[in-house]
Amino acid sequence: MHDKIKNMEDFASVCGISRPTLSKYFNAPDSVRKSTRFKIEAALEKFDYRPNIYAINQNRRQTKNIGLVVPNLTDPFFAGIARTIEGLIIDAGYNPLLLSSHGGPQQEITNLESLRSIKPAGVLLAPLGRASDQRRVNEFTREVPTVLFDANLDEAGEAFFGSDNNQSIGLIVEYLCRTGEAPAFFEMKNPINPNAFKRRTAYLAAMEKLGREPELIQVDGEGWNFEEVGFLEEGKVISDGRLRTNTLLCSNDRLAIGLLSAAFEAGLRVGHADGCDLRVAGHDDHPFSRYTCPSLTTVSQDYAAIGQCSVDTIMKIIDSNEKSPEREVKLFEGRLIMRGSA
Amino acid sequence: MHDKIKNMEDFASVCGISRPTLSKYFNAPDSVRKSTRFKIEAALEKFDYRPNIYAINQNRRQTKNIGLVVPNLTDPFFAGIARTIEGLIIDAGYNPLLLSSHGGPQQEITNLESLRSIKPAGVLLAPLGRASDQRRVNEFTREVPTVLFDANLDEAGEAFFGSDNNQSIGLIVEYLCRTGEAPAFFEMKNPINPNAFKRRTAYLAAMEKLGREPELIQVDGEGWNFEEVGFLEEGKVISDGRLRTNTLLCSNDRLAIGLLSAAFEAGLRVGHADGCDLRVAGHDDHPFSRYTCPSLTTVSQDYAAIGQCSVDTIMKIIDSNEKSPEREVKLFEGRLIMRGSA
DNA sequence: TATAAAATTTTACACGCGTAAATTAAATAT
DNA sequence: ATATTTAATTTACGCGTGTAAAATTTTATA
Repeated sequence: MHDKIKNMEDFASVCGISRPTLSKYFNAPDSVRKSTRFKIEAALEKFDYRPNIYAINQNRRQTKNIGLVVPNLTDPFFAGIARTIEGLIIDAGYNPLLLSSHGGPQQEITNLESLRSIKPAGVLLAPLGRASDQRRVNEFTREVPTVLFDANLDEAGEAFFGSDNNQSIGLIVEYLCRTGEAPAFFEMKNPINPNAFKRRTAYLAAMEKLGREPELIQVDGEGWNFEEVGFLEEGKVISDGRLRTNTLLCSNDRLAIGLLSAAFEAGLRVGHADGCDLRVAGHDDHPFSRYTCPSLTTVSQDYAAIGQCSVDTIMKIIDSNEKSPEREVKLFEGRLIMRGSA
Repeated sequence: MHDKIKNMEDFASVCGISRPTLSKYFNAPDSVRKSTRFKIEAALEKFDYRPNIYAINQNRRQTKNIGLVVPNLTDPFFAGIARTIEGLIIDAGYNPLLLSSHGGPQQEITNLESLRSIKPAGVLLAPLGRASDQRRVNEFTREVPTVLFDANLDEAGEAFFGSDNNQSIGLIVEYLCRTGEAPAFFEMKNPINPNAFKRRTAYLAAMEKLGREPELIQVDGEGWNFEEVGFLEEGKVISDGRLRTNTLLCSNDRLAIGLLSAAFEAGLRVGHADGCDLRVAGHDDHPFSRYTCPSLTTVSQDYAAIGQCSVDTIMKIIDSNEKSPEREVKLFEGRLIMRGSA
């Protein structure tokens, strides 16, 4: 009775239906007559057959796989984005494959190579940015439909969606200037993370616009241990006494987290209340920024929109099966998150 | 000259070698004669051919895929572990597939189902624990070679490797008792995370052993937003004044992070120095615990060892191609990380 | 009820590789 | 130089599906 179902052929016979029709059903359940669909689904209850995904993908013109590459999954910020986008991909009826570049350009290329062997219908790539091996990323995007998000690369991919750093940095610079001393910009001298340069430039522009003199505090440190860099280097800045202002805007929240820790240990009071020694602000609205001491004033990126837009666009490209004539770029506005630190 | 290489057949002819020999090369480069290997590798330089992974996996007895399922990738603790294990899997010559259960038992089962269709050679599973759909997880582990880590499930999988909560909690309870007041245990009433119950039990045992009276502070709150729970509930605990001790041991670091934030906002001084109101300790050595205010005293788990052991074991099972007669269980000791908070 | 349209079946081929057995060629040992 | 081992080739089949074209059946429309 319950013979082992080894392939679609076997399953077709216990269904009383031809194999091609079954194949059609699995690719689009609604494309077959209702009565036959019920027959199939009844049989699926009784027997546990599932199509061999390798055989399927070998023969389909396109797989249903979508690659999703983020710079660093260990960073909760990217972990959160990845999860959001994963959900959107599944909702679109595709199969997400999540890869992290672990902060390294070599791993980024390795990820793309390994994606290529999976023949994805499309790829959503948040590149490392400046650190990326641009030539090889470009090469990849010419062969596989790719949408970039979070960080832009010159002319790579069919589209880019990210945050408007000019707007978001402008927003918080304006806020800080309006409510206290003008901020200095705290960043790494050689930042590896995406968007760092954009934010520096945005800071300079915002300060100029407000007629304030900018001050860049560019600290040493390599890699992705931003908290550690913020912690160690802020310690030095404090003991040096080289600050001209009592307000620091960090290039990202993780730097600010380390910086807050150093300020705490130095006995500095951080915040905007009377008697505070320092104001600190960040950028990104990191999941933990709500729980720093004091809680971190920052700018949140509209990642619901960025994710949705990225997924919609890659779907459009996949469906239309053609490269769009021009590269679409869309920047989304950030939102000021006022908390205790500034 | 540079005709398109579409398959192994084509590539074999430009190599001047037969297809079966090529196949052998790709499965084990050293299994062919040196001279032919050079011929192949020279051709690989000139032409860009790579074997079709779907055709390969359809015909191999086993794939080279290894599933890696963690409860929640948004938690940096698990993100870090996942990254470590990913590396070990790659070193072993296999292809890791990372999936997150996002804290939900339904997603956990979905992950296992989707892994099954990929026909992995083995799976490394860090289950949700109590929240897991035990019956269905068990069902899966009977069909696919699986090693559990981080959280144990009754009789599921071929082996389990995790931390010795009795040892680690005992360690920090002893430390806290020795250096100040005995700790109360701060946890969620209905914790969803793995190991929570084990740690509660371990706390009670450790206190009894030391002849101290245990105190459980079991707070409300659902889901994985531990920082939020710690923050909100600690606020209540503080305003209630219902603490019998000045020392709190949290079930995990993320609760402690929220708790520290609440204490800070309430103006409490946390630490072991003179004049402090509260001592707080955690468990796990979360990546951010170094940067809380004050830095968090905690216990680190030996995840290098747990990961290595898990990977070694799944490899052994895969190679031997047989289920081992008895289920191996090994617990690793934690290490006390003394910082500012306690 | 006749007709058109849509869904299904039949038949047949293709996909790109693994793998096994028998044969032949090359490398190594005697 | 011969015998022996090892590697490569030839031949042939199988894996489980997609997909196309033509023939047939079912359903919808008039």
